[in-house]
Amino acid sequence: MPTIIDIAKKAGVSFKTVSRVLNEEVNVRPATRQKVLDAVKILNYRTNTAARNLRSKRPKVIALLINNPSQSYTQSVQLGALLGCQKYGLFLNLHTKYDKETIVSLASNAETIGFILTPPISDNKKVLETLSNLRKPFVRLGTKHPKAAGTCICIDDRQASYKITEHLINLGHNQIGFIKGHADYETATHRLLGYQEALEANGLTTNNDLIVQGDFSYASGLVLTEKLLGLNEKPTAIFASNDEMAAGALAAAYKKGLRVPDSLSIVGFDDSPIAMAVYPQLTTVRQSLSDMIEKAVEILAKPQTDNKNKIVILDHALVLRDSTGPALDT
Amino acid sequence: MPTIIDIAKKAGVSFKTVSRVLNEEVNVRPATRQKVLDAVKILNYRTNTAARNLRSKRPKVIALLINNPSQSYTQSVQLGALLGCQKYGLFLNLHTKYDKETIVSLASNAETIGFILTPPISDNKKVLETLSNLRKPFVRLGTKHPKAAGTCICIDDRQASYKITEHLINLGHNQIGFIKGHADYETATHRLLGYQEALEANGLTTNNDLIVQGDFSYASGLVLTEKLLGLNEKPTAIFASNDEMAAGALAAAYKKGLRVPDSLSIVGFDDSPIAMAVYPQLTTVRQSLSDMIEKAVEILAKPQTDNKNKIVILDHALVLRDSTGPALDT
DNA sequence: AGCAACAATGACAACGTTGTCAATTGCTCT
DNA sequence: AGAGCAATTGACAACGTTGTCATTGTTGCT
Repeated sequence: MPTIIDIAKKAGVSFKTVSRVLNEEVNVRPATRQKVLDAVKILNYRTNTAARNLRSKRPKVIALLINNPSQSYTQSVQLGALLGCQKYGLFLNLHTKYDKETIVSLASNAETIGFILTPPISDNKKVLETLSNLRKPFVRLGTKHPKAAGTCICIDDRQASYKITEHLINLGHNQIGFIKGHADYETATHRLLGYQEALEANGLTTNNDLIVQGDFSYASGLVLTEKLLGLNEKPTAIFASNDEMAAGALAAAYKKGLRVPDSLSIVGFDDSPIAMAVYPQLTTVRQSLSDMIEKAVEILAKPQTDNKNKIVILDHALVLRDSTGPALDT
Repeated sequence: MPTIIDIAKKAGVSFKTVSRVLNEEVNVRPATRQKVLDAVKILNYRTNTAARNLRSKRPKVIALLINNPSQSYTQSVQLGALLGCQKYGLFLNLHTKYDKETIVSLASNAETIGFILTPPISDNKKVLETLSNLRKPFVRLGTKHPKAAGTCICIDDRQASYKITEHLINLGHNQIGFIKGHADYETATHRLLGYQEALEANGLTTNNDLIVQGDFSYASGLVLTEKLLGLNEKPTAIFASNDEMAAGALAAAYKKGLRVPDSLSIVGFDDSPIAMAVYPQLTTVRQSLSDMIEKAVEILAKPQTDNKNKIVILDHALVLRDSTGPALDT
């Protein structure tokens, strides 16, 4: 493994200058910087995080605030955070409490770099207010928030929702039920918007009876799908705002004796582990929670880049599996 | 944060001796060791892994072999592994391939401490044979294996299975269907055994029609429960060998118009995230995959303790939720 | 008691990086 | 051109631990 001393020799500078370049410090001549970066590339240098952590007095702890009822969500998030921390030699401090006292005490810890907030905490106004009065940076996960400070990482929920709705429309569905997510989650609103825009763009009328209020739980998916299937003008497809509700919708379909996707198409959102666990496997939107959190860690780990009030939009993808099919001719 | 130098002063020895005690090296007088350990406790010393990793030339990478179709299983395992690695300042090398070439190449990497095998790889005879011919230690996850070398970490599957079966019996069930796990998994066998023993111990006869072969998937749970519910002598309760199949069983119950737990009780195994996602939430057996893997990392991280061919049995717990209830009087 | 052999302990360098401060370079202005 | 100043670069210590090797203590033997 090459060290900064090897790089220094190759670039013809002192190893301290190499250190400066790697840490993106100011006052390095562009030409010097370039020489160093070239050497780094040629020798395939990787920072030794052990040495850095030993010597450096920088804070090393990331506070992750998460309070989500879904275990699988929590796990994905934690996994991504740990992956990021391993990469940058940081430590993770997981917290499920998010009262003012907790946050202030975390922020006043000199070891804390900053915070990562996950939904629904990332949309909590009190928390955002508390944090913006403190000196520590924070990164929010979820949808962009006009008023909120801090960097935000998200996918384009509206567009993703639009696309998956259009997928159903293209299969011939024109009565598409929509199960909203929990009202505390900003993403839920964006997903509804995408659905409505897709209907409109394709000349379908929005029928408010087909839009019901869920809470991201399996149970709500189950109950609300039963309600939707009890309507006079039954939907031939159901768009649940997350995979757990879609799994619940699937159960409701079984209960009514409907075959999926033959008699009812169902789509979810997230591509969480449950999407592949159920039968038939769910058509859904993949967003990589792990990647989002890893990105969040990266942003906090590199303090010099200007992150304040930035919005990072990551990719999503439609995942077509077995829970969607052509609409029945009626 | 105290350092080994502080400890040394307190204990009246050189800091090198402290290092020796902390690393469980030989040739330290018991009295000296004790003085050091006391000082460690008093000052609440924690090893600085950065300094250790910087200076030490010991290997730092744990190779985790995992190839399980269940995403939620994979996530839990990875999470536990990363948690353990963070604790001991190690790096994780995740692998889904487990052919001889891959394993040999990992083992010949000087940075590799050893392997952690997860089911079904941990029960794969070829892999075990390959590994026992190599010099690297390995820890197996899953059930104990009479012939296999290496340390093994598991819960007492047989006893856990016995207890949850008895729970059903105590609720008045005497026709209990059993969905076996995938045949490649040794744990599956143990769970069947516990079920059979519980029936026998409670004076119930084993009815082979009630025992069906699943594969740990939701789909198999769904199909096989439909089959069980189609029998002349229908079961009033179903024991699925994992939570995903139990979720499938739940779907089958819905399909038949049965209410859970009123007309059919269902239990799972693992307490995976899906157990709390479905409705009603599953009665199941909690085994902490994360803890098991963390333990495995610990065993590899502390090379001096003699781990060869040891069996570590961790706790499990019955988790009573809403998918079980008294048997109907018939 | 004296000596060898080995057990137990200590002294000190080294790991690869960042922090501190000093030295050098380049630029602006007279 | 030279002074003055800021920008840039370099020299070297320091972080807390483990590795190497030297030194001291202890035991068993003659």
